[in-house]
Amino acid sequence: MKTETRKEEIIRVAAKLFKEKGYSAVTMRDIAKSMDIKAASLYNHINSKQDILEAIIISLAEQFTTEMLEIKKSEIGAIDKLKQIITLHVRLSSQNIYGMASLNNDWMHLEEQMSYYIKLRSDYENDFKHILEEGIRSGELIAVKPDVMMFSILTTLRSLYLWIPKKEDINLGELSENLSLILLNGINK
Amino acid sequence: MKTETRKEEIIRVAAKLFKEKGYSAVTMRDIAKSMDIKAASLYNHINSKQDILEAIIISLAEQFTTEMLEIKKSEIGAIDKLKQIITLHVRLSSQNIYGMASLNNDWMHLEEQMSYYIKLRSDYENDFKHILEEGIRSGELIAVKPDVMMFSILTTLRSLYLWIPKKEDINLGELSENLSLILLNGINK
DNA sequence: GTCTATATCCCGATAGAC
DNA sequence: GTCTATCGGGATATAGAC
Repeated sequence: MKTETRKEEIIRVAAKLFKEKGYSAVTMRDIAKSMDIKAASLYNHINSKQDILEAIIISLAEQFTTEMLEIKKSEIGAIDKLKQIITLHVRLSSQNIYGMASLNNDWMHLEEQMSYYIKLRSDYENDFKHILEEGIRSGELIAVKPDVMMFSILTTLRSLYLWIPKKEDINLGELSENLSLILLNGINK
Repeated sequence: MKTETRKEEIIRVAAKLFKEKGYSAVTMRDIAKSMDIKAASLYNHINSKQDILEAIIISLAEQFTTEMLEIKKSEIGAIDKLKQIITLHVRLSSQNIYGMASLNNDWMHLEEQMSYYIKLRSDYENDFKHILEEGIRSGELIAVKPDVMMFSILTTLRSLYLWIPKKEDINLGELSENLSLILLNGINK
């Protein structure tokens, strides 16, 4: 296990604070206080508050993009692809709960990197929708509007970060299975 | 149709800005600029920025509480209660898209009213969960953990405000029906 | 690598003229 | 009801000592 650098520590501590109050409400003094140093000392490791936000959001967004590419390439049915997407969200969300909060809620405070982020997200959503459309065409999925389907599934997956920490006893594999069951087959008996 | 007071206009304009950038990132000068007046003039109608946030969030939260009470009292099955909850979220979200954004994302910036808001939300979630538990007991719903069910359905409903404005051509009744189909019966054929 | 001191700017809010 | 002017405080970020 690699030792955490001071820069990585700043990013980790900042992400936790961003989750609680949002990027705009967290000050450099808040971050410094959580590390028991002074705000000015942070600038020996990072260039700006904005840099911290970019580090949190872009790396996470790129992980989703990379893994979606793998799922897209694999030669399996739509249902199986969706199950893999569910597992992907459970895994990345549980690995980086605080970062997921910024990804969801603070992307609009990105500056130079905003348009890059928006492209990554938009590509991801298009890939997701194509999987649904392919599933409808092949008869695997019901013929409801893919927009509504995607919205319903993706907002649930994007909110996982809010919910995983509350259930510390949870088994992540079991969570993925329960979610697949509910999202794919519904709750109606 | 009642004429909008200046105070109501401030709240409406502020809610729109809060949705775009969040409470903390919106300044009184931003709100004033959107109304073509100076920031100081706002204080002739409201006491503080915090008052605006309270007006947006608390009235919406109370609407959900009131309507949940009606649904709870009605003598219908769990599935029908869930359909009514879905319709409730579609209706309130479409009526107040900007307010729903603050309700979801800016409640943590409440001050005096924070604990009251948390109680309203917590009561709502408990009522929701009891409906699911009752549905499992009666055999209407599958026996998956009600926590996971509630999380999945409620996060989708809470995110409707993000999605409704993108589909201006949408029929709200049709949206409610599609959502009921997807959330209750899944997308698997 | 952290500190103190400070520059520069913008925040919410108030006072008082009109 | 809106304005100008301003207060007091806190924001990000830099300079330079240690």
